[in-house]
Amino acid sequence: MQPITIRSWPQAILHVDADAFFASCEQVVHPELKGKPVITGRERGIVAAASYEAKAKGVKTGMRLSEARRVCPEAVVVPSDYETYSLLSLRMYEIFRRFSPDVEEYSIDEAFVDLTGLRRTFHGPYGKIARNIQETVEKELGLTVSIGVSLSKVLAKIASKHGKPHGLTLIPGRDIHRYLLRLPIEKVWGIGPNTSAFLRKFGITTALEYARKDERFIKGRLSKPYQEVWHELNGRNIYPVTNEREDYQSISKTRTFTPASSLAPFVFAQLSKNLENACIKARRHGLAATRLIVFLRSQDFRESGVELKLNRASAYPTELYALLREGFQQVYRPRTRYRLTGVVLGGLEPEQISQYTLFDNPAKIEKMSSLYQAVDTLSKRFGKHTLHHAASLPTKLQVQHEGERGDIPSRKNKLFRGENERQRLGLPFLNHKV
DNA sequence: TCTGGGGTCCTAGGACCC
DNA sequence: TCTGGGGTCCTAGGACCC
Repeated sequence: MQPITIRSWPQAILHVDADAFFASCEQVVHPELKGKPVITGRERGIVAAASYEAKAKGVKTGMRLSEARRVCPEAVVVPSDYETYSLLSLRMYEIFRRFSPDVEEYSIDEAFVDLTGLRRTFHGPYGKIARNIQETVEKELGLTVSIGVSLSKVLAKIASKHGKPHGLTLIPGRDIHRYLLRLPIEKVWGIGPNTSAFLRKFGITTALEYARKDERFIKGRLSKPYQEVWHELNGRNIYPVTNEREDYQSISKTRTFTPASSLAPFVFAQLSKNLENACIKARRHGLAATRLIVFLRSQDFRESGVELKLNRASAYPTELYALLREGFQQVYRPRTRYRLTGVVLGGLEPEQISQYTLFDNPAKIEKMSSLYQAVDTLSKRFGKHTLHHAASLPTKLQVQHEGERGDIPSRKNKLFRGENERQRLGLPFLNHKV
């Protein structure tokens, strides 16, 4: 078979993927869980992450907890603790940045690092640098990661997945075809079920068949993202490793509730809570929205939504309620049972540059901003959702037994266990109890 | 994979302008 | 009022990702 021809290392892109990240974090912070099957996601009722011990017993991500407990009765099930995961994630990124300034924070547990040109600096081949990164993370944080190095992001992703867990896979140009040969097309990053089904109609079922397809076909029948993936599979680096710190294009909050409800005040209260939470996040990042999307999902998974424009950027619920209500009235249909509400803050811009319009009352706006500063301070000290807008209260009526509950009792356990480990890792203590 | 929550980017087509 | 050509901006919706 013909290899895909490429100069050996025109660029070296590294992809790191932490192994069973959430579950591993739990094992790091609670060493007594090491070697045991651990499942996170207790608050949601489905498996958010499973340790390899649990996976070995057949536990899968997304599985219902009831089923997970059936296949693995000895599993320790804990609620997700995003604060801790985020802190460990920060520590991990800090390590990556010791090796290269070009680090992309792809997600909480995945990163791309551009190693191009660093062999001299580290006195060794790319594989050795990768190994060094892997060992450093393990030694300092007690987490294992899988690493892939290749010529492009898409190939680096394929490489890191190849050796999971704790893998280290290099795919130089001359070996690309070996890794693509048996890789189903839908496993390629960026190619989902829809495109796979389309490609299948043309007899393309593997990544290699796709990579080998002639350019005329690719350009003629597929849109830009798929053309880019095609180049990347052929070892041509299209996607840059971007340093950009997180600046959100949008912030959304959704909530699913069971049983579904057709009660207008209840459904609206859910939305109102979504809005409050989204605004808290926006303010935390110093952002204000210029658009508001309101949407509902009915029991049969049909979605309806509207996008509304703000005449001035804002991240304050009280300013947005009128709009929220307007949106709600546009999408809500009586006697329809809804299972999910959602809000998206879009058109985000930095808070400061929001201009007053002609009709705004600056004094009122100032007041609002100091009110919400107080709200944010309280939330920070006592946990989110300490204060609510009155419109959000009806959520308590029906679903008090749902989601909300997990936070406090579970937090209590964490206060007493694992603090030594937290200290060793330099993680701050968890919030005080309310 | 029967459905949790949070994101990004691209494209087609309409509105509007010259 | 119709016809032609061309540009920009915006929006809805699709597809995909972790």
